[in-house]
Amino acid sequence: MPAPRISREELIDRIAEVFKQHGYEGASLSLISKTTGLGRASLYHHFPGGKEEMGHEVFRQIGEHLDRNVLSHLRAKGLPEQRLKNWTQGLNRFYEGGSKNCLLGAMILSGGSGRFSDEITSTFRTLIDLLSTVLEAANIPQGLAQRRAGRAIGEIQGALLVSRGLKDEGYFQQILEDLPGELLSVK
Amino acid sequence: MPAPRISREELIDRIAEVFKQHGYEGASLSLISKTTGLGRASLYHHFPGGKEEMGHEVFRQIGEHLDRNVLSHLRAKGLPEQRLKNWTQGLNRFYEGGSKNCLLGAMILSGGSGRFSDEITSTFRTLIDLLSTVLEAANIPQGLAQRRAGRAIGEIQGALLVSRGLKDEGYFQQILEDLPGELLSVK
DNA sequence: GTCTATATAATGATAGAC
DNA sequence: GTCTATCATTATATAGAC
Repeated sequence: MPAPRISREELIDRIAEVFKQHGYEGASLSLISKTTGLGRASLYHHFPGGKEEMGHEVFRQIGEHLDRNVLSHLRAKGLPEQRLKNWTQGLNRFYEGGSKNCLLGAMILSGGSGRFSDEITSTFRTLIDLLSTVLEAANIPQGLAQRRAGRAIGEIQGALLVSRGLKDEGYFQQILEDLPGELLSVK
Repeated sequence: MPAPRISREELIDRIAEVFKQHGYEGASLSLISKTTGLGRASLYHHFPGGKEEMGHEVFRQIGEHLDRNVLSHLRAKGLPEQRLKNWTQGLNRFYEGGSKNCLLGAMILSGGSGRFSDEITSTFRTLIDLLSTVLEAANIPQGLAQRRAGRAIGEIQGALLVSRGLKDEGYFQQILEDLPGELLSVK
């Protein structure tokens, strides 16, 4: 009886890569099988619900990863400016300098939008609300803070997309660098 | 001998809708067949190269549409501020208030990224360069104009994506409204 | 220019052996 | 927990009649 080749966490991480790169429809079981080294049947052993269950598990694990390694910086104690800088550095690592797609975008624009509607909406809401809280801690009025936060989340998504379109990761890096200053601007 | 049910332009427009909504992989011939009212074989009569040729034709026609109805405002005579306002209004119509996906994003995040790499890259470059030219006409130094233009294109893409994720088209509208002022800001 | 019918490959998913 | 073998379905693509 062979032991599992890789941990469940590593397994889900590899499946996540396939979804991020090919979208939901483009992530075929053959591709997932090749990427994980597991046969189709083994995949169904781990995820009886098939591809859709894989998708939900990916959202869950990526969500935890995001929370622990990126959003934690927003929740930390300290000056808002420092928290924002740590956050953008976390984002840069999370997206590997802009070389990795965002799961949210990939799912929204590839047919997974309906299936994972709840995960997508609540993730965006969490991101915006959390970021807004930091801005409010820097004495930015709530309404403005919410608008700026929402805009920043969009900028990040757009930057990932355009840097991919232009094949220029520097584009993404530049946006990240400028973000903290603009979010706290007094203008 | 039956006459063509719809014009070639209308045909490509309908195929475009399928690509925008479902991405390249998700745009099955069955779906395209249903949307256009043409059988599979008829589709291959019009596009012998199959799905990939459809994709290229969609890029071409959407590109012409964008050029004629949106980018024309940037090329027009007049004050930069007015040109930018007309441009954002054109964008709002082009994306139908944020209810329509952008072909670029859909293709980038759904596996079509490799196949249509040239169209995608050159479209982004054109958008940024043209917008930058308008900013330079408003006496914004070239370097800053390029950066702001690039950022704005990303914001638009991100806004389309996030407004979809949040199911809130108002998000997209808000970004569009704010764009001209921010692009011309003296800060 | 459209259709029906079909070829062939790939899809998501299962059953059952080990 | 993994595998081989197989299922029904859907995919892209063609041939040929009208």
